[in-house]
Amino acid sequence: MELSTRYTPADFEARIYTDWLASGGFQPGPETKAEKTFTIMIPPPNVTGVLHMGHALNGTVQDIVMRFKRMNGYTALWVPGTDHAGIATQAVVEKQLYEKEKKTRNDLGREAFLKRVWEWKEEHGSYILEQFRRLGSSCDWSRTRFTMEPMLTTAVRESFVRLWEKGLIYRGARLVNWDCVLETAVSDDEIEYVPRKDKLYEIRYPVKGQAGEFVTVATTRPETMLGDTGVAVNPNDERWKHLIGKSLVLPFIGREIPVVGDDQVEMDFGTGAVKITPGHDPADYERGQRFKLPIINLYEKDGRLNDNGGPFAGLSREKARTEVVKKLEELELLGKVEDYSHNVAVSDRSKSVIEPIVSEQWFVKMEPLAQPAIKAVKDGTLKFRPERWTKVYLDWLENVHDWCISRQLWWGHQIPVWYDADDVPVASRTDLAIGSPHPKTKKPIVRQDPDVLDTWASSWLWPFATLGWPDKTPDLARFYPTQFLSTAREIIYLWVARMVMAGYEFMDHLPMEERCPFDVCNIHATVLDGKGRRMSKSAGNGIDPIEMIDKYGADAVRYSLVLLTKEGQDVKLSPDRFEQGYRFSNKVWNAARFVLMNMSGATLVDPTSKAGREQCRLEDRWILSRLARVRSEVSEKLDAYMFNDAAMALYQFVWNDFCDWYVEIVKSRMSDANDPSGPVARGTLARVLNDALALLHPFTPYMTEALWSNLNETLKRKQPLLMNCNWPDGSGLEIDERAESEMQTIQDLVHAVRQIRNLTTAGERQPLQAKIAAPKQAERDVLLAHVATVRALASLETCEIADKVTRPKNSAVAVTGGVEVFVALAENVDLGKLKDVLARRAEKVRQGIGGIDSKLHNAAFVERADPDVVAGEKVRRAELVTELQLLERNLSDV
RNA sequence: GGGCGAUUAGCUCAGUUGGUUAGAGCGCUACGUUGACAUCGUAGAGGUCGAUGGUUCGAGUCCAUUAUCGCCCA
Repeated sequence: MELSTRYTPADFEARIYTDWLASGGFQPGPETKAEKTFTIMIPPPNVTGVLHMGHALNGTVQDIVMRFKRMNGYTALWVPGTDHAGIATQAVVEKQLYEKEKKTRNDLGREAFLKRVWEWKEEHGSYILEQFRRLGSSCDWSRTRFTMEPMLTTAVRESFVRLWEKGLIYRGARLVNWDCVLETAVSDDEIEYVPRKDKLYEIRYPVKGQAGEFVTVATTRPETMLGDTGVAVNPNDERWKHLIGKSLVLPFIGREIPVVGDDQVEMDFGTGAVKITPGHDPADYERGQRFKLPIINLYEKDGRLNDNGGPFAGLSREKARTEVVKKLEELELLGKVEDYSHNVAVSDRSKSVIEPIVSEQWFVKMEPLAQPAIKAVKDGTLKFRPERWTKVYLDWLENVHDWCISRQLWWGHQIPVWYDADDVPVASRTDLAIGSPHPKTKKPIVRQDPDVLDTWASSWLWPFATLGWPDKTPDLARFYPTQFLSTAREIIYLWVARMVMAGYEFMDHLPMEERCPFDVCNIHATVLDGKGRRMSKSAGNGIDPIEMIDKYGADAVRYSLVLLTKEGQDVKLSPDRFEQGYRFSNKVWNAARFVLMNMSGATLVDPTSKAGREQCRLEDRWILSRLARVRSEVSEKLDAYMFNDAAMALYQFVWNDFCDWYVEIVKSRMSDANDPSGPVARGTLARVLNDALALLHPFTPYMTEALWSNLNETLKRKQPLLMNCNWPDGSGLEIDERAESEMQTIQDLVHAVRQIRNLTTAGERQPLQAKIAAPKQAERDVLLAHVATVRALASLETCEIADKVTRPKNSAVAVTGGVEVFVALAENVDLGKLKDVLARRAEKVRQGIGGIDSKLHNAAFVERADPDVVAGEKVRRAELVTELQLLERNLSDV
């Protein structure tokens, strides 16, 4: 197939993805005895989600690992899927229902509404997974999972009942974070704190039976006074301590509330007297418990005040606040009102202010589950990358709170708890029919708990529920535990820590050391916009990965992301940054094009064969040595999950070594069909291209696959898809220090001539005549042997090389190490720029020598430093001195 | 209030356990289209590594203090 002159990804990406699917390479083959498995579970994106840059980066990272492991002979499995995202999905469908039919979920009823959600899921639920395909993700799509599907629902039931039976699940009235817009409880981890400017109000409560005496409290939420059941003061506080034991009369309500002494009250804060609202404040709840104060709930589900609000019943929270303040003022019970900045808890989902309220919820006792998860990182079973996230994980686990797992939603796993007429609950793996006997009380079952479970209560089972647990499936035995998890830092607690807990708790058929769900947890970089802000839908500063793939190609997007992202360091991204990957892809494409154009019909000699080795020229041995280096470096870095280093090494090899030097040098060997060194050069080109494509494949899979098929066609060889080939083993390659050093001499010389050419306006095409003085025999021999190469690369008409040469008239000079280059020029040529460069260079060298001298004159250095370092400095000094002499002599001669 | 990260060229970032002249990409300047690529090539300019103090023969790198920005937790 003819290759276009440019990298045009749209021409082949779709076709290649189809080929990959057809090859079956995304799926692990039948189980074999000696196999090593390598498994990744995708962090299941929200089923309503759309691919963002964080997904794209994380998808790239996972796919690189997958492809690398697959090529290295692992049975590689990458399980894709989505979670049902309770609140988000329900909200999407409710919104649609309202827009299209002006109906609410209550109009439809629970069953009919859930049917609508499922319809929505069937229609739109695979959108984000399709987007992952565009990226090139090599997931096993036949194993795609969804947290609400029957298999995973079974797992959720099983886990719930097990915890229930162990006494780790309890129901209770607790203060929870209430979202008044979504009308559900949310967990601690689903709220965020935003700074806000508010007012701090002082309110005076009359002391009972002591006319004219008041206790003044301060609050940012004056409306909550309606729910006050006490006031606390510090028993050491001279202002208030005489009132302890007395009662206050709550304005509007008339309730008598006690003054209690609590030495935890800060005397310096506010007025020193603290109102206690156990029903609507976490600290007050705890304080109320200690003093056995009643709890009064003020709110309806939507945040309006209920009858406990007395004259304010029916008002919204906001309205109640202004009214309460107004009325207090009228009663002359309002004290100072001051500006006050503080953090307000808002819901992640609805962004509405969280109202702590007491309600009946289900909880999981976390402390016993946390212990093995803590141990896992402490004994090294689980490793975080970058390592610093270990601490974040541990801090959470060591201070873990019980997990509120019930949500007042319809979309989700309905809590598998049934009640009899006396409200005695029981958990069950199977549905209990209404009217059937309660397993314990034998009274008829009257209802199932209406609440659903938190979405995380299904995704924490993801690593094994996706493999069929609680059934002991072959997949579960074969692929659990997994080896690698890559995710975002925000969900270290929400998800990662809970998965580890779940692994230890539920995979109890395995020995302890095999329960941890993954060996390595990679926390990928956070993608920021060009100004360093988080990308978000609301800010509208996101970059759509699919748009970038359309514009630059999936490989370019992947490669750019990896080049820009150093091990979890945040990355500032703007759309034009994808050009780097695009240019690189084009470079690879064209390098391959050059190689292939010179292959067809020609004879190739394998440079690593016995005959080939004898025919190899310096540049052949050199590029094969560079290839040997880059192959082992990329292998090492990928083994260590250091994607950026691996990508950088390949970038430099392909661009700087292969394209800039090797290809340029062998061009002359290609142009003459009778050149005896042609066949081994072609063999070398083919070998380098072959290995480079394979090494690049995990990073840029589409392009390398496309070029691979061209290479196979050109070489008339049968090969599987590159995706299914083996990782290059480096056979026949070795690091050739001598070739590398000799090549360096040539590169330096060519550079020196080019410098003269550029700095003297001698012109790019102008044929020049050079005289080169190379007093060191080793260097001279290399240059003499490769004078043709030097002439070609430096466009020299003649090139005389000797240990000493006479300097031509009107010549420009360049110095590299101990070698001098003289080029005769026309009389009127301006040597100013060249002189400047040489002078700057001389100054640098002088500084270098000065630096070394100050070390060598320092007795302490000579005594204490590593002898190798001292010797190295001496050698270096000699080189610099030689160079400086040449520079100075030639500068004064110009 | 506690913790973490960042601070290196105009911009975005590398810089492994301290040891040659601190690197890359983009941008900038000059020159150049000979058959892989102008999405290119060649050459050049550009940095007292946030600040202060310390450890060391030697600090961008280790320690302490500090400044600025960002993130997380409470």
